[in-house]
This record gives sequence, structure tokens and C-alpha cells, in this order.
Amino acid sequence: MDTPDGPPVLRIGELSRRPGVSDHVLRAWESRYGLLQPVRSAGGFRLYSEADESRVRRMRAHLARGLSAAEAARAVLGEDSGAGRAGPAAGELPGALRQALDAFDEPAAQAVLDRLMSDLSLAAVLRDVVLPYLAELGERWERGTASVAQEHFASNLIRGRLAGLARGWGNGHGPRAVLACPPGELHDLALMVFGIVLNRNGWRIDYLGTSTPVEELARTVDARRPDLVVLAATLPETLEPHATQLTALARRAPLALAGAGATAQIATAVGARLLTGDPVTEAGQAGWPR
Amino acid sequence: MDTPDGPPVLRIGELSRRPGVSDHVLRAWESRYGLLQPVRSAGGFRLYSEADESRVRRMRAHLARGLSAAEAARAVLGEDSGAGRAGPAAGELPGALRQALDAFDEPAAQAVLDRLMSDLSLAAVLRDVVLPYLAELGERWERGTASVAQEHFASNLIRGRLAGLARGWGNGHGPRAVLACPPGELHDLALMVFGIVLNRNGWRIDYLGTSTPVEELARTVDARRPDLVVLAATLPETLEPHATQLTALARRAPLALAGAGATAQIATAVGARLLTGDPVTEAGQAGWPR
Amino acid sequence: MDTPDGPPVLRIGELSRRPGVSDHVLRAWESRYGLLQPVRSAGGFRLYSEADESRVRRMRAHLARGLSAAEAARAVLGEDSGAGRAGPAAGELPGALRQALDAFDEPAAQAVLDRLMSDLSLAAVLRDVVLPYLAELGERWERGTASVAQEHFASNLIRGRLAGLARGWGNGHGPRAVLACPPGELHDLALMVFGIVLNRNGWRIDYLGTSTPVEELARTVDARRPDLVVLAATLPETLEPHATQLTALARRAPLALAGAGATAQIATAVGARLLTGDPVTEAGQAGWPR
DNA sequence: ATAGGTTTTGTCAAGCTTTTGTACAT
DNA sequence: ATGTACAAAAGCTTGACAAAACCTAT
Repeated sequence: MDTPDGPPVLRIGELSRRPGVSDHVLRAWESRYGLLQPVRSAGGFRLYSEADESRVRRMRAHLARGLSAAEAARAVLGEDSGAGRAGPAAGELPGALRQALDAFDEPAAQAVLDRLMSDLSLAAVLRDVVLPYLAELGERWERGTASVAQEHFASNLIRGRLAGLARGWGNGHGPRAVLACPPGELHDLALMVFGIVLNRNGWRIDYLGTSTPVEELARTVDARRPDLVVLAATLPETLEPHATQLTALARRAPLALAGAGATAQIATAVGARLLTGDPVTEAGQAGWPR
Repeated sequence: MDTPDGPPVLRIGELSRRPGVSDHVLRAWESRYGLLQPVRSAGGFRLYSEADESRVRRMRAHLARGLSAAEAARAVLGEDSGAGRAGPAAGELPGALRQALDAFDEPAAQAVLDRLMSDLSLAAVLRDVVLPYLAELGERWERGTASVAQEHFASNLIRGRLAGLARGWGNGHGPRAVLACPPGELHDLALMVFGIVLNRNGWRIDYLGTSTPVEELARTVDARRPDLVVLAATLPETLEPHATQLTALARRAPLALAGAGATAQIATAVGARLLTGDPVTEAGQAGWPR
Repeated sequence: MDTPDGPPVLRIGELSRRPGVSDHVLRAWESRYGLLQPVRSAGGFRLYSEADESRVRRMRAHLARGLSAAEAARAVLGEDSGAGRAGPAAGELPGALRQALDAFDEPAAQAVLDRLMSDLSLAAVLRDVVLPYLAELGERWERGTASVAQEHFASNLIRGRLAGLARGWGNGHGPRAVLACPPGELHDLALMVFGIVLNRNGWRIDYLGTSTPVEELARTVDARRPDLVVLAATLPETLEPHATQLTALARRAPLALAGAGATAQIATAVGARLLTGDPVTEAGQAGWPR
């Protein structure tokens, strides 16, 4: 992996303060081991890049491990010569997305998504890349393999893209769908995906999002008279307490339950349709009797 | 196109008293900048219309913004000749936004925001329209005047716009800020606004969002070495339990607390800076010793 | 490339107060690093724009990161010329697009479009930026002010973006529209815009494009049985020869004529609806009896 | 680590001009 | 009401200075 690099703009004082290494030492490491090769300003000042900062930090890490200064410098320079690549090939894009998101690398993640969106159809990107990634992220999160920060970073970024795709989805002349999650349910990204694909298929979306009280949902249904209501939940426990109200609701508008929390049992109990497939496929078939 | 206009009936004394500008000044503005062109009575008195009063008020507004008298006058006259467009007038846009959002009218709300964004600066839209609306929404929600559905609809729509503006904010070469809300805090829209303005001022943003565990935040800070960390909370109770950890954090990176939940007490206790102003203003001044 | 900008109206005192930088320093940054290039008032006072304010703030952000003043200024100026972030204020983006396209600067033009698409809604970008630009380009082209190469470059680039937005517009469940230009008509970008907005409003689009023989159109109409047929022409002469066939067509499907070549005379003669507004607005209202 | 020289950059001063609210005389 | 005058506030330019940060060499 190659060291990310900005333009050389840091003076020695700053490069000394940041990792906590004296400027004398920095100059010594430069002259003795060639650890750094700063550019010079017009007046002769040394100018370092962020990659140099990384080199200093790694130098210190090696020293702490017990290497001699000469060995540590050699190790750092050895790490640097490892190759960098152009961009990922088409087939590796999903993997590249995962990698970029895991590394908190927003520009890279956005670039991968841009590339995907121009190579594939929207539905394909959502179905084959975004949703699988979200599912995997959820699993890793449950197993404790993914950190909260990773989970936040990735879902914020994805939410941002989805919000862009959702823009204006309440507009138009098609049939109307109301989308919501039951109280306590905080995951709504898959529901957004469902809404986006539904909208691209000519539907208007009224989106209530996470943790919507059932009374509120009922009120909205009465006000908007939608052609479809979709409730998405990841756990059955978030749906079960509202079975009675949902039964009533299902009589006033076509109701569908989706997500891992939507069991056949609950669906038949309340008289709702069960959506078992992935959101993209289900949205592609929505609204039609089966 | 001209400003809607009543008959010219106000004498200079009245036009002086109403907006609180001396008659001397009114005459000076007339002769020096041609701001007003009053009709004359039979006896030679100046007679002003309501449009003139509006001009005077706008003149004063520009002066308050820091323009010179000459430039302010030019701006006012420019506004008058600038074409009138369809839709609500500039001043009514904030009201129009509220109305559209309350009515679940997405197209209208998006149109108002579009109009605002092309009429005003981004900072002005966020500071003077979006944030006040969010505050008002929060209040109505606490008082039970706003329904959950309304609150969801409005914040989803606004979040969508903010996400668009946030695109790529981790990119670039500027100083780096890590933004997060403490565990339990679910409102992060104002924090997003802060991040967007900060980014427009040259900063890179790492955004962790709502309900971030403090250990996670600490880990991110160690990994990213930001130049600023901002924690936003609406209730003091969400910050207090983590005082010890925050104190440690504040020693490793410049820490700032923001939001209604950030009290002077907590801030001094943990050794953090307190951000009391609105997010837009604070972001405009960030990064510097005060 | 320079940042296009709001009017320069701020004097140095105000530009000093807002971000909290002394006037002395502002002048020093101007003379030493060329950070600002204020216009001068008649009397010689410096007049700054809002973009200048942003430059000052970004300068300060870089300083906070530890850059020297010289490097910080260079970074700010680099950001300005490098496309994208913190670039032109929302209101000035259309000008920036024109400039980029006229200069054959594809990356810059794409960046401006990206920025526009994330700041504004799709409809707003198409209606307020893309279509006006195309109209202006057409005029300049007629007056001989624009070169053929310019016209080709700009319309190819825009066509590419529109093609991306048009992706998948024939799919879905909504009403169906057939879009075409009559034989001899080569300008179809506005028609594409119409189709894109129509699609976002829930319609499916069958796009025949430029110079479609009327028999071909008729055959398509019979095969697809659309809910709307739109013919767009810039000159009446391209429509007139086909009046008879169009009259027949209008009896089999709702027909609308659009573009500067669609006169009321022709429309009534063939029994078609006349679309006089801009494509975006018309598409927003399409399909409904008026 | 110290010493002695250089570069960078914020600040200040002096002397003059422009801008603008207010005052005075007609 | 008009026109002229005036003075405080805000700006402009040139030039200089000194503290901080950096350089090389010992």
C-alpha cells in the first residue's frame, strides 16, 4: 500500500510538534539515514508532506519496538517502496467499496460508488452492492467485528447517497406508498432503498422513517390514502406489540411487512402481505397482486 | 420591475420617524446616492411612498451588514430593478418552507430550498432558515404541537439536503475535525450544519454522527489525529456520565462541546471549549484561540 | 481559473471584523501572497466579495493546521483553481458552468455540474442552469459569437450528463410517453430534459430523438399506445409539412407540440396541445387536463 | 545542545485621502 | 428646502521593526 500524500507544506516546527520529535532529531534522521527528503522553500526552509509525518510516526514505532535508529529508518523506507495501484478493476468494485468504507476513506468510497453508478443500473448497484454491504456490516456489528465508528461512518455515507437518490420521491402522479419502521426500529436504510426503487418504478413515496408510532402511521394512512403501506423491522419484537392496531390498519390500506423481523406468522395474523425478497426485487414487483 | 407601491403621501418627518433615520440623512441619501426620488407637494415638500420606506429599511439592513453607504444604496437600487420572479418573495421564503414542510409537500419544500440556495449564501440559508426551522420544530414537538409524522418528514427532507451538501467533506487538504454526538443523543442535524460550514471554510470532516460511544470516539481521535473534536448534545445528561473519559480525550486533541446540553460547567470540568453560538457562526470562527 | 463571485461590496473593516483578522494582516496577505484581489471603489477603497471572506477563513484554517502563511495562501489559491469544493457560491455556479464550457474545460464543467446537482434539485438544475445555457448557446451560435467547436463540446458534454439521467427511463409502471423531433430537427436536448423530468414524475419514456420520420412515429404510437406523444421543433417549417399525418396521429393518442417551432396555429390545426412553458415546468404539469 | 546568521510575518507609524453623518447659513 | 461646510471615522501607501521560527556549523 502506498502512503497517501499531500503537497509538501509543513515546516519543521509543525512536523516536530505533531508526533513529538525534536527538530534536531528530524534533521539528524534526514542527514544520517535519509529518512526524509523535504523540499525547500524559496528562503531555504524545509517543507514536509503528510507522508513525511507518517514516516516519522512509523520510525518512532520501530524505535519503541527496540530497533536501532538505523534499522528503524531502513524499515520505514522499506515499507514505503511497496507498490501503489491505479484504481480497482470493475469486478473488484464491491470489494473496493468495503475497503474504502472500512478505512474511513470517503473520497475513495464516493469514487467507487460513482463508478458503480455509471457502470451499472441503479437497481443493480443497490441490490448487488449496497444491500449486501449493509447486511455484512450488520453482521460484523453484531459479532463485534466492526467498530461503532465504522458502522456510523459507512451508514452515514450511504445514507447521504440514498438521500440524493430519494430527492423528489414524493413528487409525481403515480400510486402512493407510505413507508415506515415500527417504534424502536432504528435501521431504515434498506427501507430507503425500497422506496427509491419503488419511486423509479413510478410510485410516490411518503417516508416516515425510523421509529414511527403506530398511531402516527395510522393517521398518515388516513390522511394520504396510500395504495401501499410498508413496515420494515429487523426484529419480530418490534412488530408484535402492535398486532391489533396493525390488523386494523391492514383493513384500511394494503399493508406489507418487510425485513428480518417480518415473520409469516405476524403477517398472516394481521392480514398483511409478507415481503421476503430483497428490497430491490420486491419494489420491482410491488403493487401487483401475486 | 418596480417595488409594489402605494400613493406617495408620507412627509419626511414621518419617513424619518418610522424606520428611525434622521431627516438629514434621508436628504443626504437622496442627493448623494439617488436612493429616494420623492414627489413634491404643491409647496415643495417631499412626499414619499411605502416603497420608499422599504428602501430605507433595506438600506439600513445593508448598513448593518457592514456595507458602506454608497454600496448599500447601490444594492437597494439593484434589488429594485432586479426582476420579480414567480413564487413567494424573498422575505417570505422561510415562512413558505415551514408551510410546505408542515403540509408534507415535498416538491414545494424542495423548490423553496432551491430558491433560497440560489438567492442567498449557503451560510445564510443554514443559519437564518434551516436552523431556526429545526429549533422551532423541536419546540413544537416537545409541546406536542407537531406530529411525529411531521417531524419525521421534515427532518428526513432536510437531512437529505444536508447530505448532499456534505458530499466529499472528508476530502481535501485542510485541518481535520471529528464530529460526533454522545451516546443517547439522536439529533445530529445541527452538527451536520456545523460540519458543512466548517468544510466550506477549508476543513476536512470525519463524521461519526448520533450516539457514538466515547471509547469509539477516543479510538477515532487517536487514529485520525484531528485538529478539532466537536461533541454536540441537546441534554446535559448525555454528556455528564462520560466526564472522566472526555477529560482524557481533551488532553489528546482540542475538544469543543456544543448544543443546548453543553453547559459551561461540563466544559470547564473536562477542559473543553464551549461553543455557545449558532453552528454556522461558530464554524466560521473555528480553529482559533479566543 | 478564478472564482466567480457575488458583488464586491465589503470594505476592509468589515472583512476584518467578520472572521477576526486585522486589516493590517489582510493588506499584508494581499501584497505578499496575492491572497485577495479586491476591486477598488471610486475613491480607492478596497471592496471585497463573500468569496474573499471564504478565502480569509480558509487561510486561517490552514494556519491553524500549522502551515506557514505563505504555504497557507498557496493552498487557498490552489483550492480555488482546483475544481470543486468551496468554489463558487451557489448563486454563481451557472456563470461558472458557462465559463468552463467556453474554455473547453471538461473537468471543471463536470465539477460544476456535480456541485449543482448536489446543492439543488434536479429540476432546478435543469430549468435554471442547463436550459438557459442551451438557449444562450443557441443564440450565440446564430449570431456567430460561438464557434462550432464550442457548440459541439458543450452539447456533447451536456448530452452525456442527460444520458446518465435518462438511464432506465423506459422502465416502471407509470403512464407512457413517446418523445420525438420531426424530420429535419436536430436539436433534442430540451426534449431529453423534458423526458427526464417526466420520468421523475412517474412516467415511462419511449425516446425516438432527432429527425424522426412521421411514419415511424405513427408506427411506434400504434405499437406502444402511449398516454402522451410530444413532438419538439425549433422551426415551424419542420412541422408544417406533416400537418395531415399529425392530425391523424392526434386522433389516436394525446399529442402535444413543444419548442419554438410549435405555434398555436399548427397546434390547433392538427388538434394537438401546445406546450409553451419551459420543459421542466411543462413536464411537471404534464398529463393533466388543463 | 549552542552559537550566530537568515527568513518569515504580524504589527505599527506617519502623512494623506475618502466617506458620511451632522450642522449652519441662506 | 437647499447648498455648503466640517469633522470624525475609516482607508490608503510606504517603510520599518522585532519576535518567532529556521538555517548551518561547531
